[in-house]
Amino acid sequence: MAQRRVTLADVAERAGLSTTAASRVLNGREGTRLSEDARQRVLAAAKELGYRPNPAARSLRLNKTATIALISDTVVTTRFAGAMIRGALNAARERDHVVLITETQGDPDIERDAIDAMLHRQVDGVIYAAMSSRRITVPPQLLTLPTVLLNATSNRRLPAVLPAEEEAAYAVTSAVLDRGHRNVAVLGRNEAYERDAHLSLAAKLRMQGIRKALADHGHRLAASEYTEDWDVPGGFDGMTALLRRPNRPTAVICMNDRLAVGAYNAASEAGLSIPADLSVVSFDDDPIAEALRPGLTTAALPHEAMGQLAAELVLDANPEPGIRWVPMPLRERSSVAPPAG
Amino acid sequence: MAQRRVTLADVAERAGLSTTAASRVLNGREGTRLSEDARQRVLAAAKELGYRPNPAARSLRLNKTATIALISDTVVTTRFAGAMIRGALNAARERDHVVLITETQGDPDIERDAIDAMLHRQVDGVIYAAMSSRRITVPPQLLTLPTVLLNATSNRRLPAVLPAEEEAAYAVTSAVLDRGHRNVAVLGRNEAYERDAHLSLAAKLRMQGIRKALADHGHRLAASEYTEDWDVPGGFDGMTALLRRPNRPTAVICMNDRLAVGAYNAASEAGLSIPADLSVVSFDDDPIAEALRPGLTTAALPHEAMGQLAAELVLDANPEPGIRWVPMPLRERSSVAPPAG
DNA sequence: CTGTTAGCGCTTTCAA
DNA sequence: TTGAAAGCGCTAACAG
Repeated sequence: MAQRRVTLADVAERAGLSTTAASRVLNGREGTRLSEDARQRVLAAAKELGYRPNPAARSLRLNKTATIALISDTVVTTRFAGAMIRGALNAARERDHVVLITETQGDPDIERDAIDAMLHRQVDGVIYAAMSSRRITVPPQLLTLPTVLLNATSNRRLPAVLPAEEEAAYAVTSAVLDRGHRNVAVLGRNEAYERDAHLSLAAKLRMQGIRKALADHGHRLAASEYTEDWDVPGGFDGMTALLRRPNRPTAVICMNDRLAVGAYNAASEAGLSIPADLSVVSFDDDPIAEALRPGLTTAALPHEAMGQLAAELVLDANPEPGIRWVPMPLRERSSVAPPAG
Repeated sequence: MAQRRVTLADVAERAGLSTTAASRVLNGREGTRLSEDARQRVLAAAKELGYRPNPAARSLRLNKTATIALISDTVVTTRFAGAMIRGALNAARERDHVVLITETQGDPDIERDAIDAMLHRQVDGVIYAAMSSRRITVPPQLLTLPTVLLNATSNRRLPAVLPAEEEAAYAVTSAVLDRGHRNVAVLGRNEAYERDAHLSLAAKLRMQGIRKALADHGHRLAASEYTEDWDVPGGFDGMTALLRRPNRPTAVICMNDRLAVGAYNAASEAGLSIPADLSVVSFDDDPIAEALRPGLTTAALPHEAMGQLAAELVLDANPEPGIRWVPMPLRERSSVAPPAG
């Protein structure tokens, strides 16, 4: 077992040629023409022997590794992350590359080490990903090799892949407006997020899309409720407050699905039924959205497509800098109905 | 920019020594003793220059790459997967290794290619992971290098890391028995799973733990309900059936959290309140368990610890074959109360 | 205590 | 149309 690896020399010998010739054939070098006969012999020999070039030797020679790095703050750990990784993996495999994954956990020391390690390993490019979409500062070392931002933007002229939040917000809002709702509230307002792109890109873009849809339909926001965090308790408290207001909304746009879960709970506790008494729409398509009863209509974060695109961009010759907005499909389930009465 | 990498030769020159000497110092070779002075000079030079060995050159020479591969069917994509990856990443980083991730998507062709690619890259070891814990057939090529099974067992004598399902089932069951419940049902029985380890390890082990706890407490299972899949609709239908039985249970053990979500829905629809009218316990600690109201008491799949242990085992000199059972912590929330009356 | 030399497997200049 | 030889950066026999 563990038989000796077959090397280029083996292939050459079997083909009755030099390693030079074998190398040229196998790499499809155009400059120098070998006889068709020689070509075939090399190809045959390589096939019979099951030859595969030694990547270490290759990269020592070429300074290339057929490897890309996926560096993220803590992406890997999110429920959404899997899809991003899968997308990147698929794109990489299609181009015969493999993917090295690192997590920096937001720690600058770990990050520096991680990036250094990747650079020393001579990865051919890096995908620098953020868990939640936001504006980041790109470590300068990354500027020396092909880098693509995933779920993030920066001050640098780099390609970046982001979910088309504004467009999605427009669609989500329209879904509710088109059913005849006029008294529409937003749950999860947070000025800090909306103002600071370093905290969140989604908050601002989603609000813009919502406002634009309302304006285009000739309406305005009936109410909006602050929430410190976009989580279940926040949603519960916020929705409870919203329901206590005079003239309570007939539809609520939640800034994400976890808020929506809280909103569901609050509605249920208030004896309101969804969607009969209250329509709910949201963002993310968290796995939870499907498990809710009734199923939650929400705009899905297109993580797999994003991961895929990011990997493709990294492996592109030289991609244009700038943002790629990846569409967020609207998953229509059962949480929207026309307003009562 | 992109200034020339600093090589061992640079360090040696600066230290006024040969590369051999520098190499020996840097690798802490014991056999040959260098003068303390020389040692210090090399160390200093390396530091000043910011020297890091070229991994490609190193692995060409040593057939080692300081890399481990994480090969999984579709682990990467699961909600749980992130934690496994994170655990493995941390353990690897601590030992100055990096990790290559691949997903086979259950496709044998992709799997063969992926494994081949990893072997050719001379990874130092592989973690072979399954999404849901089950018995698998290990591709023979993997037997030529250190391999650890993660969330899986096999017919081979390999180290394997699994959640301590039986122990957890015992704890989960006891949690309900200790509160005084006597009329306890199981939701999610599935003979096919329980019998066939290639489909699921959890089904059988969980049932064993449940039975043992009941026996030890001098009770027996009041009812058990079949479910084709362990998902939300299955849980809903199963629980609905359970509630229609004469002498309905006061507590239900769900085989996983998604079933429990369905059970919650069914209980709510039947006008039953949890935990006053019905106690619910479960397995997995899916993120959803925390979002439910009331919070679901459940035994957590210890994915991060498992990933970490797997990586440690791979990097161990030669780990004993056999199963490592990783404890599943019981997350006690609010879904359990003494039976009514 | 330290250095010379060979060689890991590959690609590429240069020469034939 | 083909091959010899050098060299990527490193480590390890073998000498001294």
